[in-house]
Amino acid sequence: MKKIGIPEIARLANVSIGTVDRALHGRSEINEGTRQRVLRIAQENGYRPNLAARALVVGGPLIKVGLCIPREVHYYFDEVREGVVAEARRYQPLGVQVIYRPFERLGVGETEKFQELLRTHPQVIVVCPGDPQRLAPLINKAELQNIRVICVSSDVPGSTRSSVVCANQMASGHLAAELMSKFLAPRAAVAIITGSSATEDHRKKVQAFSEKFPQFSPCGRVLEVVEGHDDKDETFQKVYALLQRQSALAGLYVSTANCLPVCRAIGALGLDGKIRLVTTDLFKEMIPYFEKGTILASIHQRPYTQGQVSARLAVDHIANGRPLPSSYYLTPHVAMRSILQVFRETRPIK
Amino acid sequence: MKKIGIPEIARLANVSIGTVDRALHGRSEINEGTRQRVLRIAQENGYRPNLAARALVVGGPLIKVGLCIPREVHYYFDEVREGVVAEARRYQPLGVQVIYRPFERLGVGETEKFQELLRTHPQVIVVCPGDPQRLAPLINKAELQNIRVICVSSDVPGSTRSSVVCANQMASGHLAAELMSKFLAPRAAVAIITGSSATEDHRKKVQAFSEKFPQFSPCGRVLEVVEGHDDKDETFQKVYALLQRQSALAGLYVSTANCLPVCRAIGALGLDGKIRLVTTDLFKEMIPYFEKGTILASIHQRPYTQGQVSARLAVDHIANGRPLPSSYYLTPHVAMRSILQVFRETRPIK
DNA sequence: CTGAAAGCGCTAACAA
DNA sequence: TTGTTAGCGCTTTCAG
Repeated sequence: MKKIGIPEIARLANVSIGTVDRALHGRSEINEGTRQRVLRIAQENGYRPNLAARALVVGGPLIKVGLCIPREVHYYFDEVREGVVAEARRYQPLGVQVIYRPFERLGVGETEKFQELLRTHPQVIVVCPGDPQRLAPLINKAELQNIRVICVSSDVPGSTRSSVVCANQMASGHLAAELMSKFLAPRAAVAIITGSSATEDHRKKVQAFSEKFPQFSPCGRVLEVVEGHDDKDETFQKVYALLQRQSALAGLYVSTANCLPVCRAIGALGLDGKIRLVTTDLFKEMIPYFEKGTILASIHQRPYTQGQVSARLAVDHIANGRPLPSSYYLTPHVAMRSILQVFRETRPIK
Repeated sequence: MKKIGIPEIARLANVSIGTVDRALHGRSEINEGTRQRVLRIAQENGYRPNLAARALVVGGPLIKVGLCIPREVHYYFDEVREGVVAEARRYQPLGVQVIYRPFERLGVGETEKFQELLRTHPQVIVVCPGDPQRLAPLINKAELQNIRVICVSSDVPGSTRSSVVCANQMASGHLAAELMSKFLAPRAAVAIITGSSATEDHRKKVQAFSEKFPQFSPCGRVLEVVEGHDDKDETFQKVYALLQRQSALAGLYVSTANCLPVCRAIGALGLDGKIRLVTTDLFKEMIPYFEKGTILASIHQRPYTQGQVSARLAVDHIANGRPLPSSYYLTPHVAMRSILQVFRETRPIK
């Protein structure tokens, strides 16, 4: 199929290019019959707008991408933001612009910022949802207004969001389980430290780990699942108690990024290197624990890449008409002591 | 700094836009003094060409990327090619076109194809070098003609190539060593199976592994390094003999993708699951060996991503003026049985 | 050697 | 409701 432009469509439909433009853009000042005819002809000839020409005439931002992510926890969401922004910058010649409306913390201020964003009429909104309940109706509203919503890192199950980009939680849990089983002797007992089983993300990883560990480790058992609610002190206390209570414990899997209190509890009891510890994600403060041998491996969920992929999907959809996949799962990385320096998170300047 | 265009430069330099165009493009029909003046003004005002406008007027391909990779071994290079092509396709609106000149096999026909490519005058050539010696002068010639050369998967050390995109071989070797050490009891003995120590890529991984394994595994030793020269039969024979000779052997690291003969040798001696096997890369034929427990883990060098990154770098450089990094190393992935299905290589349709 | 002008495909403003 | 036209920044052609 030959590439076809507005002038050609105009000729085929026996109308002016102005009319074609109106039909194509769904503007109101046009006869419905004409519109149908023009649209049909465009369709039949596989019309794709010439973005170069459009960008040229519009001059300003052609594609606006709204970005609504929390500031806290920095080590994670800074990465996501960086990924989105860096990727979007690459499309500047195509007229892509990011409108950034950060909110304080997961669940705090996100609905307000999301609504602000809505008013700027972007074509896409990329959001890290913290409070799915309250966000769902807003997302639905956006989609109705023909604004595509891409969720990053976490999903909003009840909503009509176009897409979700996140780590493959199942794979993360499975991989953690398989690694752990190889690190331990058979019939070993382990425990899981998680945030809250109310969180979809955490629950999935716990479930995946619990399911696979006994399969991989002959007679291996998951003794307990401890919920630290991502609170420093609570986690420390509970893990400390756990380690005293369960003397047979050989390994711990931390399914949330909040692993520092766990490391400290292990250290306080002098168990560094004795308890096999597999964690989640990666940030600077973890490095000493890798070096001491407290953490054996960490399943890295690649927040930067998540951001990058979100931006790619957004631009690809708007600019090239690619359909948005309803979900995009990233392969988890394994971070270990010997390769820490290859991860962006461990580098001094970002 | 405001964005500035050719008309504005023309005004500032008191010449016509035609003259500015001539100056900017280094065409010959222009007074050297005028050229300098125009160039200076453009420089001072941070002129960046408007690609949308350029793409519009040129119509045809604006950016031509030459692609010169072997057909064999399919499972690897098909991935690389797919990555380049898929990524380049995303820039069609910018007028990016891939000129594909495959050659038979590493070292066979690559110089011819490279020269063919040279004659099409692309802005960038992406090449998987197989015969660095003979390719080096051609690469240098290309760079002199202002054609940027990006090497993928393997480098050409003596050349002036602009960039190399490959797996982080050091990290691959280190990671393999660390994983292996955790899979084994202390004081274990292992061996390395490689292709040829003449190949830069193989040598680096062998070196990295050999260096780190004793550090991670108390009293661990690398008993032998076996070169299979990526030949099926030779590898099988040598590994078979090795396993019979070294009864103390607890683990094997295969630093080349050619792991199937190793698996077969292990199977022939009934050692599946007894010998801890860490391999390199991933393709369909490996799946049964994961399932049987012959292969414990594989360090995946992500050929698809390598291709993708190459194309990105190329387009970013030409379109956005980003400097090409002299090297770009990818973080190796760890493939294990429980997460095989997340890798593209294991999926039925590509 | 340099300038003037046409036109790429599209949008938007104005005219009919 | 529809048609006409200017012009976005650039390349290219033709005339000086």
